[in-house]
Amino acid sequence: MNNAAFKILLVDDEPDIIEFLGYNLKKEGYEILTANNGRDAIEIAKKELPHLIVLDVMMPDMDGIETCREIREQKGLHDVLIAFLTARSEDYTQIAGFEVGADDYITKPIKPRVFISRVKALLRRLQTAASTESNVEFGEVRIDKEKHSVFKGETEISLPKKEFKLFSLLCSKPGKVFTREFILDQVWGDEVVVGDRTIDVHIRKLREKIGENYFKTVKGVGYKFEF
Amino acid sequence: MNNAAFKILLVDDEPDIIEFLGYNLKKEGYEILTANNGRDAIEIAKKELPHLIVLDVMMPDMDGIETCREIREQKGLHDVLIAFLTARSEDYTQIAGFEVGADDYITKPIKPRVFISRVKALLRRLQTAASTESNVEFGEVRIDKEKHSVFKGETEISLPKKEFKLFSLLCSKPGKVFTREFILDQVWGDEVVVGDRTIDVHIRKLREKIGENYFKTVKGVGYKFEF
DNA sequence: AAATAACTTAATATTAAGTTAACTTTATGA
DNA sequence: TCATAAAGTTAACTTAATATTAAGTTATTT
Repeated sequence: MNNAAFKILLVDDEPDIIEFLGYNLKKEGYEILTANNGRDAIEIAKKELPHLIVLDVMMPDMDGIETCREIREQKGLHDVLIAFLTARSEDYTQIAGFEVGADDYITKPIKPRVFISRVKALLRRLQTAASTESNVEFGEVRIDKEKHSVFKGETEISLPKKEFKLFSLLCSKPGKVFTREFILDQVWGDEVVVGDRTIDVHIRKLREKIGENYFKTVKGVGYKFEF
Repeated sequence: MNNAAFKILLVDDEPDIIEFLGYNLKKEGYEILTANNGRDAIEIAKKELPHLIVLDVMMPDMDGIETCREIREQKGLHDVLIAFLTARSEDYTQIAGFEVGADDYITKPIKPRVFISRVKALLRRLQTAASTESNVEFGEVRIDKEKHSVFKGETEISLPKKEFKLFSLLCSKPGKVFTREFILDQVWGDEVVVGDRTIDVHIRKLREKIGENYFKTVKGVGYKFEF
């Protein structure tokens, strides 16, 4: 998927900002849609289903937070990526934007470089499927990506980085057997070389923390998560 | 707002389930409405505007997903909280339920404790979501934006700029882990380059002033505020 | 301009995460 | 069923990340 395949909707009441951002994004090959108020933004979003919406927080009539809330209510836009634009001087009061489901928060004044890289980072999420939704549940086990922890019933189990990665990987397809080779590649990366028993030890930790019978060993092949 | 102020609509074709859930929720003080099919559920929801609707996915005639979709189309019910009930054995392909705007997904068999705590967590959203404007409160901690200070019970704690910003950011979504990168970006901005330990020191100050256990470190990831 | 407070940094300590090593147990197929 | 390769286990070790403290800067206030 190259950039041309990505649609980005820019929403701001100041045409200058729109033009500035639009220019920079177009240069990168993105398809740009624009709106100068919340109402229009919602209409366009419904029709066009963009991949990312960049919303100015401060807008007359209907502000970014409210617009975001309404967008999130639309069918098909439940987990569209939304980034807020805000002036640095503005107080953080509005960061409450996270409550309505902001994916990122970009502060003005905007530097093209920084902006582009933030946009890229956001869109990268789409590539790695399902990484957007923060809550997945299997039986009484629930993963909360945002909290970086796992709930077993009502108890929260906070997992360290590697364990969380390993667990997420196994959960990404319950029942599927992941080979040791694949696990190493995904969780540790191909440049790092770790010993043979390292995976075992991490599996041990997960079994300890989450439960013995969730992780099944398939000898000679690998591990799988079952519930 | 105590529990009595919350209305919960339970929808399931099995009267046993309704009774079981209703009994447990009533014990907690919630006001309970019930329906045994999707059609009725929609009618009751329109009239009563409950705060939360618990919907069984598997129902004859009109299933939970469809019911949810129609509920979401009603005026005034755009952001009513909806939780699905599903049997564990059912394939989790239905996580598609999230697409129609489910807020949570609860699996049977249902354990009262777990169920209650999930309901509470959902309803807590209403509390926090509404308080965007001026003052936010978490447990015994209250942020007063105008005064630029934090109240812990009766005592006022006046925070300097950076500390206040950092605190506001973390509080903007309790439980969410904020990465160091993101914190730097939001609190310091992308032009200022400050050392890595600076964040630690500010966290230290907050822990000193507000309380050790409000701020949790997620090693290798970042920090989060919890209450 | 002092005085005070806010903020950053640097140096060191502490801690938890991650890895390895050494040994034990288990599954499987000849 | 026995040999053996694969996986399990535990504790010791190593390393990376964060905590802490104090000292050094830079702002603010009076």
